[in-house]
Formats: sequence, C-alpha cells, structure tokens
Amino acid sequence: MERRTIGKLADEAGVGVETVRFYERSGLVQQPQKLSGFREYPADTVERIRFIKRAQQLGFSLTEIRELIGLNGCHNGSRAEVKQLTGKKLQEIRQKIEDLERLESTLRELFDRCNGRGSLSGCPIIESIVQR
Amino acid sequence: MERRTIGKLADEAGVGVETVRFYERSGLVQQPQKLSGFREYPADTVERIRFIKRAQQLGFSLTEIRELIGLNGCHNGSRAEVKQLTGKKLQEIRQKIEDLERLESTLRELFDRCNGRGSLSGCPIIESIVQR
DNA sequence: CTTGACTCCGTACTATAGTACGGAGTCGAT
DNA sequence: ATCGACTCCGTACTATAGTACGGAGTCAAG
Repeated sequence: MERRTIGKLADEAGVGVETVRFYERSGLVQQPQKLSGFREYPADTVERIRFIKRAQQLGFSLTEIRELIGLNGCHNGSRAEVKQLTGKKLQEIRQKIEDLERLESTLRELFDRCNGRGSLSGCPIIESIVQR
Repeated sequence: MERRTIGKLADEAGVGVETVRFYERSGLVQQPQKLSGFREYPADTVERIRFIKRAQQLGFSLTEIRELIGLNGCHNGSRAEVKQLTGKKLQEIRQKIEDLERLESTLRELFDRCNGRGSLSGCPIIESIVQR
C-alpha cells in the first residue's frame, strides 16, 4: 500500500501541496505523524480537505469552516449551532444579492441611457459619477 | 484663502489622509505642487476623489476606475469605451448575482431540512458537506 | 551510486483597498 | 520661543486564500 505523503494527499484531494501546508498552518488540517521526516496522512485527511472545498463552494470562509469543523469534532457541537451558522451565512448571502441587485439596476439604467456614440463630454455614465 | 493641504483635501473629500497618499501612489490622483514641502491641492482633486468613491459605489475596482479616468482624461476616450467597460461590469455583477442565488437555494434547502435539534450525527448540513 | 522526483522549512510574494507607525520637519497661534 | 497640530516619507501591517522560492534532505529506480 502506497504511502500518502503530502503530494499524494494533495492529488487525491485535488489541491496543491502548498495549500495543504497552508491548511495545516491554519489549523484546518491536523499535522499527521512524520515517518523519517515526511508527513504521512490517513485517508480521513482527504475527506477533510474535500469537506473544506465543498464548504467553500457553499460560501463559507475558512474561518467559518474552522468553526464547522470544531463543532463537528468536539462533542459539544449541536445541530442547533450548525443551523445557526448556516442561517447567518444565508442572511449574508441574501444581503449581498440585494446589494448587487441595487447596483445592477443603477448601472443598467446608466448603461441604457448612454448611446455609446461620440465623445465623453455629455456621456451619462461619466456625468453620473462626476456629479451629485 | 485657505491652503488645501492633504488633511484639508481628505476632509473635503471624506476620506483619510493615508487614503489620499495611497491614491497618489496608485496613480489615481496626481501629485500636486509642493509649497515648502507640503502638498497643495487644486479644487479638482476633491472632485477626483469623489469620482473615485462614487465609481466604487457602482462596483468599479480601483483598476477599472484608473481606466475610466484615463479615458476621461485623454482625448482618445470615447463614449463607446465607457459604455463597453460598464457593460462588462454589468455582466460581472449579473454573474455574481446568479452564483449567489444558486448558493442561496442550496444552502436554504439544507437549512430547511435541518431541524436544528439533537447531535451532529445525521445533521443534513454537515452530511451534505461531508458526502458526495 | 547517481539521478530525478519528492519533501522539508521558513519566508516572501500575489491581489485588493486601504490603515498604522515612527521619527523628522514645519506651520500657525500664543 | 514654544507648543500642538499638521505633514513628510518609507515601511509595515490588516484581512483573505493561497502561491512561490530556495536550499537542504530523502526516497526509489536504474
């Protein structure tokens, strides 16, 4: 059975070696035993990194993922806490969507008002940024 | 008439002194003449900084604002170019909104499926991050 | 037994948009 | 003349999430 050194782990998890080292420094991945100086990882760590990557895809930051992992690891973690964290994140996401939608409508209005021809003086986009 | 030193400028424009220095280093604001070693700004610079701040509110990055200013400043800037930049930005914003909406619906589904009671084993949120 | 691939570590760098610091010089008012 | 406020400059630091570097050591194959 092949030894899961850092490069092998990184391959299996689909990240770079430096990323693994970074996650270790950040406390997201536990440093494994070292055999003759080389890190040797259990299969769990592959899953751990995949967890991190999937949680990132769900919009969690590494700090939040650390929390999630902490809850998951310790026995004092409850479903309520995870649900709360998720709810907070959900609100943040909705807030961001709202902000971006406001932005979009402002910018779209400007965009539509600009005919895209001629020189800059009188361009409604530039004007709107300059004035007010 | 009062001299517009960096602190006065910063106050008028509603930013910090360090921000003005930063904008100068970044080429967003031109360094003015210095009288006895102190920067002395024309009124234009107040407008320039306000322009930057409003453009930021419209979602433009400093790099993009530099472009906008370049177009505005040089004579080769046309309305078409500004409109194009705005269109690109508009697309980016819409893309971000779409991504966040997908995120939201995934996370919301997970959130709704979790009853928020009991221990973590079996928590649908954690499970969904772990598996797949 | 040499070669190439891999790993070790600390440190520095990427991007973004600033913010903070410290020692020196200067301005205006008292 | 002195004091406080302001300014000068370069550099370092904040947050986020990595990425890159360089010199040393180690492992496996030929």
